[in-house]
Amino acid sequence: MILIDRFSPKPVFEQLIDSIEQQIVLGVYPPGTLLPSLRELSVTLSINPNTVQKSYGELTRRGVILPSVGSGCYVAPDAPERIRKAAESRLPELTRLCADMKLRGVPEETILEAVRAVYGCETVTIQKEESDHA
Amino acid sequence: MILIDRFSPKPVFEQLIDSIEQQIVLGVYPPGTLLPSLRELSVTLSINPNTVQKSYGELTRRGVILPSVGSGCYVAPDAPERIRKAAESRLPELTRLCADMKLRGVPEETILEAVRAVYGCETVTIQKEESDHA
Amino acid sequence: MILIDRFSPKPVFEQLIDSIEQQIVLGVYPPGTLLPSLRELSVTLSINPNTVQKSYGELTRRGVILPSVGSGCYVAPDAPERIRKAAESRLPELTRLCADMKLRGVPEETILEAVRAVYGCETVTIQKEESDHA
Amino acid sequence: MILIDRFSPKPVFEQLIDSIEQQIVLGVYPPGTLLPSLRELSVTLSINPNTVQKSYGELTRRGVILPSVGSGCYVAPDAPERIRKAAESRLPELTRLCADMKLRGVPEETILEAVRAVYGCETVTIQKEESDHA
DNA sequence: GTGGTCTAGACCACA
DNA sequence: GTGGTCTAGACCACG
Repeated sequence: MILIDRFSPKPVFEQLIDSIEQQIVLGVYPPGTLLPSLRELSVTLSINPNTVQKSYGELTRRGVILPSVGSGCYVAPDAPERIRKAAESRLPELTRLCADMKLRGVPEETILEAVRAVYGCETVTIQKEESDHA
Repeated sequence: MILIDRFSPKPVFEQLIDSIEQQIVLGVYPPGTLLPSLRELSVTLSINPNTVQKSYGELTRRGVILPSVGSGCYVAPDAPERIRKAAESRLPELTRLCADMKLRGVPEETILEAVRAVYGCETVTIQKEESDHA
Repeated sequence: MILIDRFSPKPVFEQLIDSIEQQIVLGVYPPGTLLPSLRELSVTLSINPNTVQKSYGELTRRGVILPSVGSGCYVAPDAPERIRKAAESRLPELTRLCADMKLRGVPEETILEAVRAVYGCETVTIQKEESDHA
Repeated sequence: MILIDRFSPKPVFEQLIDSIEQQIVLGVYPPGTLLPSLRELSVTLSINPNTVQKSYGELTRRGVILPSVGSGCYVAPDAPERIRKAAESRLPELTRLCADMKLRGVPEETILEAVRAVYGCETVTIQKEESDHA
């Protein structure tokens, strides 16, 4: 299920990108899956079709999804790998946040601890690989 | 020293807030200090007085500085604590970001390394990293 | 209906905040309502868009309205409660004022009468009393 | 003892007026008393002499104090009465505050209760009249 | 179209 | 001189 918060500081089109990538990584949309159509998504999420188009366009540019004229978009075979690379490009975002906290006197260990806590707890990481031991 | 990067994606008024809070945390502007006046800052930084006013207004709202019409703005007695606490309250933000990256397959060490890099380098370098020149 | 008195000693942006919060409390703008856009309000009230923005910004900070770039500002679900609580937190202000007047020999009944006058008359009359035309 | 808060939203010269009137009403400065000189007050309170002058000027205008060229200002014989009248002229201030609270949904009884509480408790109301039963 | 930021220049009361 | 408010007009990314 995809949820959009129109009042989030994060733009809707970015939220949609994140959500779709998340569904792919979680295995809900495994490679080869046909994604919902523009109109379907815009209706179910109550957002502007142009916004969905913007998200699909960016996902296409990243090679995460493959548009097929007339029949929608499909999840690329190497989507998980491309998603990981895209995620690493978000490091500057994290760097900026940490810099903000550092200059305000937050100790390094506080942040490292928070990061380790995230990676420490085994959350729902049902990778596609885990379920394709065929 | 306060520096503004006009090409940073971060709004000027936020950069100014960051700089002033950093000077306070570093002890360059200890509690009780009289800050530069709106007009003085606007001239030395070559930005509009209204922009400085916006920053000062936000700092006032946060209880970091105390304005006194006719005599100037002073650093609040408990400014450093307020700044640090406000920064620590942003930890969930960082946690969410890390969770997103973990889910997408970014290894823990990549993130820890980025954090250490932020804390390892000197302030001037941080200033550079804050600006993407996107 | 929102009215601005250019000759009131109260700043325009505060008058606008008052008016909007009142409309929310009165139920004219129930939670979820889409507020007039910045430009629309600035035109109908003949005030500068920046001034409206300042009011909207403050209401956003108070959690009374939720802005969504590209679609407008909406009244928050818990707006009425937030507004009332914020107002009640100003009681000490009133207490101090009354203590001052008591100390100077102003009889209790004079004050009670003034309060009853405020609550006795209709909203329109309150609008008039708010402006001193000093 | 007179205390000035330079960070109060209330202007310093008004605080000084209030404080002096309070000292008079409390009997610390009974009618006929020679008030501290401009310079003395400006030094002990660490405020600008012009500000003290402004306060003294307003008190003179109200007839609360009587300037005597070359020898300072004296508390007027009918000072308490004039102070009471001046206090009543502050009713619009109270009216505005109540109007603000009313339009935000604060019930009338909440305010009346607060007022009665102020007048109910017997605070330090050592009127001059009480100590001149000579 | 929307909210948000920035500049330029003006005016006010206060110290 | 100070902080604070307001106007006018411009630009940006988002929907």
